[in-house]
Amino acid sequence: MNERIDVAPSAPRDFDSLRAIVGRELPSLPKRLSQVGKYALEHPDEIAFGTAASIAAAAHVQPSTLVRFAHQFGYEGFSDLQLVFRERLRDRPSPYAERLRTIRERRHGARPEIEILDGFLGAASRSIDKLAEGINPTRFRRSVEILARADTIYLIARRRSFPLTSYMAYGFSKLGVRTHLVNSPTAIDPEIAAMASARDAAIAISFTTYSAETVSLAKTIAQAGVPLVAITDSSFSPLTEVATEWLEVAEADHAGFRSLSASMALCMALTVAVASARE
Amino acid sequence: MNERIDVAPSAPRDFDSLRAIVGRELPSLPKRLSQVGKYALEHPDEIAFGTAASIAAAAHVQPSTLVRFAHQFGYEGFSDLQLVFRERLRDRPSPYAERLRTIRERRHGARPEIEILDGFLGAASRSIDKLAEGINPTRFRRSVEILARADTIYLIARRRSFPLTSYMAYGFSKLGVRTHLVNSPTAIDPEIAAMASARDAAIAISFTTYSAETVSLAKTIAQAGVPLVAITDSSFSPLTEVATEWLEVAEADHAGFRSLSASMALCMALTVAVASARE
DNA sequence: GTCGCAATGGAACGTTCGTTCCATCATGGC
DNA sequence: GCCATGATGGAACGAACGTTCCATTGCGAC
Repeated sequence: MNERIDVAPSAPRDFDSLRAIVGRELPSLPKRLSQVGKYALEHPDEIAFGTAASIAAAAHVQPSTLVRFAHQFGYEGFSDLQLVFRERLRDRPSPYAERLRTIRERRHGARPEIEILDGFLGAASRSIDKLAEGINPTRFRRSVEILARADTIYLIARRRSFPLTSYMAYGFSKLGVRTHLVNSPTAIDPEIAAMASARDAAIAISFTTYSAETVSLAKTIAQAGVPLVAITDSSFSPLTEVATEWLEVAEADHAGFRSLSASMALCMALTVAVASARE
Repeated sequence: MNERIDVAPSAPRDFDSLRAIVGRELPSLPKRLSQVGKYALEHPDEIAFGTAASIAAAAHVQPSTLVRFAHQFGYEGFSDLQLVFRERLRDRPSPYAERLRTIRERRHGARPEIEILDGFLGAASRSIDKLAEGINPTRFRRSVEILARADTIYLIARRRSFPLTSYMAYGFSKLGVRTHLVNSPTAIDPEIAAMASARDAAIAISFTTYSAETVSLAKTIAQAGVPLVAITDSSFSPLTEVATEWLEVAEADHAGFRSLSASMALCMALTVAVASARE
């Protein structure tokens, strides 16, 4: 029997555990083994599909080093380690296009209507992807800090962005945070905005094409010294000029129409983060 | 040179094309080859990871049949065909948990705030997954038909669901569809609802815990013979009893809070589908 | 400087792989 | 009923695989 197996009898059987362990031990590993570990973490797909020879060449080591690496972490051999990298790809949920095709094929009453739903679900998925990749954590943290200090949070949005502030108003009210939804049916919004002070804060949301009213209210409120967090879809937005801090979220479109799926997730996250920062 | 290569010089290099061709030719294929084709379409992951011997055993054929199958579609051999199945897994976007971890590791200023955003993005992603899998296309089609016939569409929602109807009202107005957002600040909603006739239609949206007002308005309007499409989160919802047709969308939650990402995509799809069905 | 040990490279091993080839079987035309 | 043709099963092949083993190198302790 091999002594290694006594020392490390149970190698991680799922990719997450393996990555954690490899990442932790990487600095203390011998040169070639850490070279393999680094390559494995950076190119997991290659490990899954390649052969020992091809991977060894790509990582500039000998095939035997791969086996040693596997032994190091308790596996029976390289092939055993490779199984973990393959399982990782197996568990992965299939992309929307594929999943939706399956649904469409399963049910024979497929119609153009469902194509539209497909399109919006795909767009929502892509938007959330993009947000996850593109969000600036520092900006998000600062936005939370600004809003957490506020006495009252003024919510400014029109037209397409209004559902976002109305949901935030609902969420904040549930969480005991005082807000003011600046969307009066009596056209006294500038007067309401004028009530905000430096001890308050405001959230302004607007996407291309930017609502003139939102921009104007945001400017007024910012000039009065009220900290302003803007949520918009590009750094060229007129809101970024006047905002204390701003967050970018770009929704993918389907057939020219944009949903609000990613923005909704961002707004809800902001709402909950602010409320939890206040406690 | 092999004649097959002259006959079918270019085998499909991406999985989608391959699936389309195999699906089309499946019925005209010899018994064992169609057996392989069927297995390949149903277990693409096995083809990607397995060996010719293991796949052959699983599909109850000889390994040589796999090679014949590959030749049939213009591939140089089974290994060549297998590459297409592997590429399919390679292109697949990584799941959110993994992607977000990468982001978190990349930026060292990771804070609890970003964890909350992670959570909501993950929940949004899961919700959209679930909606894509769980949606009933027939119900969706019928809902579109009902609303497409309507003169005016009455939109009923309170509290958490209100952002959805407010967005639909915006979308419908852009698309030239007459709507009435039943959300009056003057508490005359029952009177407004009473104006709806059988030539109109209504959309009622409510999730657990169901808003009493929404349920009551939905009942009134349904009893007046107005076709009613409900959007809710379970078949036990009080709305399903009175609705002409209903759609289910269950949002995943993060820390007890639900975002509206999937519902937003569904509502926008419904809006655009109705408008396009009217033309 | 040299001893000892871990790390490494690379040849050699047996195994398993994908593929080919040929004998056998099934099937439809005449 | 027989023949021709395509489909199928299965043995055999060489190539490529993962693994082992051993000689060599690198490096720190004394």
